[in-house]
Amino acid sequence: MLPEDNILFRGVSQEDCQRMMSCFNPEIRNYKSGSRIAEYSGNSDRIGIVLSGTAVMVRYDINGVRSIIESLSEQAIFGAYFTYFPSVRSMIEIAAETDCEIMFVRRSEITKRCENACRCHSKVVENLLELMSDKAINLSERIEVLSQRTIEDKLISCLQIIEDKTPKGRTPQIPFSTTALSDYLCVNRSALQREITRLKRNGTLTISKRKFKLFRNPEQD
Amino acid sequence: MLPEDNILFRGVSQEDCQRMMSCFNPEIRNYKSGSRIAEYSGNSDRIGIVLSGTAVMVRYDINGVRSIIESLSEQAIFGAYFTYFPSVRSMIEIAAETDCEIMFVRRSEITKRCENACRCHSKVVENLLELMSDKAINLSERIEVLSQRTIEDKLISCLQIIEDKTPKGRTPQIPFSTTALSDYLCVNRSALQREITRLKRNGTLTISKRKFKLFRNPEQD
DNA sequence: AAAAATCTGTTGCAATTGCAACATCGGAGG
DNA sequence: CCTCCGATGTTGCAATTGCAACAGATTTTT
Repeated sequence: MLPEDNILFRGVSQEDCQRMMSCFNPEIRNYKSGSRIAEYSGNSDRIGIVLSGTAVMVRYDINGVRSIIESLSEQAIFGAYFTYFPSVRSMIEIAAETDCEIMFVRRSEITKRCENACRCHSKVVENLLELMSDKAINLSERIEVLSQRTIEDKLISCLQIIEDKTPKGRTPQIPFSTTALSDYLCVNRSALQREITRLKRNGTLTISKRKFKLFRNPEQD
Repeated sequence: MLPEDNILFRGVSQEDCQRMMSCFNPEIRNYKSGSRIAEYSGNSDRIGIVLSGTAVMVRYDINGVRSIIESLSEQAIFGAYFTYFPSVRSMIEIAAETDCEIMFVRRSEITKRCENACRCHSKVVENLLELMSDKAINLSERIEVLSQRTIEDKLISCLQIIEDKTPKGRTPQIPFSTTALSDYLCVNRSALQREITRLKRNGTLTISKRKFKLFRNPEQD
């Protein structure tokens, strides 16, 4: 993918973009599948953007236990303002899942003003703010879901959020496998399965493959 | 509090700040305790900053059920990039808990460049990004805590995060009452109480008032 | 100082959940 | 076509949790 097509430069014309590129002086590097792209213990100075391939943001806690924080596909952003755990307790690593092409930009290049391209430079700042805002919304939604006390409520809350985001006329669809969904909801897989079965049986929910429909005012079990 | 002392303008000199103020043209308004400061159903164009007093960010879901998302004390920021639920399902309201003084700035004023004060303008953008990043970190930490499966694990994970943030030499302290903590952890209060008592009994934890200490490698119960 | 309201701490019981074990299904690859 | 492997679906049982009710303790109001 061309660097200019990135979400960070959305809304900036091709010419403006290339002018800005010479100003930002971004570094573009390739990584082999399985290799380490970056490693953070504190804050980072650079923003990384996945131009092609897939990477993962992984966390190692103080005991060395590894957990995946986020999957980074094309267009994803990491580093700088996107490193969620600045803690001494853990270390963040970005690792290439497939061969990857990554663009790095220094955060100061984005916030500082330059003589040229002033208008579109503002656009990039707005895009960055928008991206961070989106992240915060996603995190909030996850909290909303996790703050429900029962599996049933977690599931319904999660499905409602998906429903609300689905454009009118389309069928809502779960973006995970059931196993991955239990991971997202932080509950035991078979317990989740049990609840899904129960909700289907009492008519609150229909699911086929990953498409689903929720029915309000369900008959109580 | 003076508008210039706000976290958004941290690191900007008094003079630069006042120059910028005339550029931003912020609106400063006073609100009586209990009154409504703002209301969002979608995105907002303005950033609000609490100069004095306390406000709350409240959410009304589709059934009109009210829940507090965040308490906003002096220096807190809301609106624009800080409205976490853009959903149709719910409405966000900012309400004054005490008499409040609020400053509003248009988001475009911050991202757009002006002829004067260019350097410090960049500083404001950096501050804004930093603030959003901090929010994201807080949200992530909460997710970290909520993703634990048992009350014991939620509690310990929460206390560890507090410990890590406590400067060396100081005693870690829970910033809530036990009741509020159970709210933060999204668990039943008395069940939380039961776990605290258990952990104290088996030597994993000591608490007096809100100060606490965690002991690693606890003897199993 | 008394009264009211709120927070803390405890406990029995019922409901929910995690866990483990197992059966079934469906796709990937030999 | 067969085998392997991971995802799905089911169930019994033990552990955890929510709930309700109650008794101090502490704070705030009158």
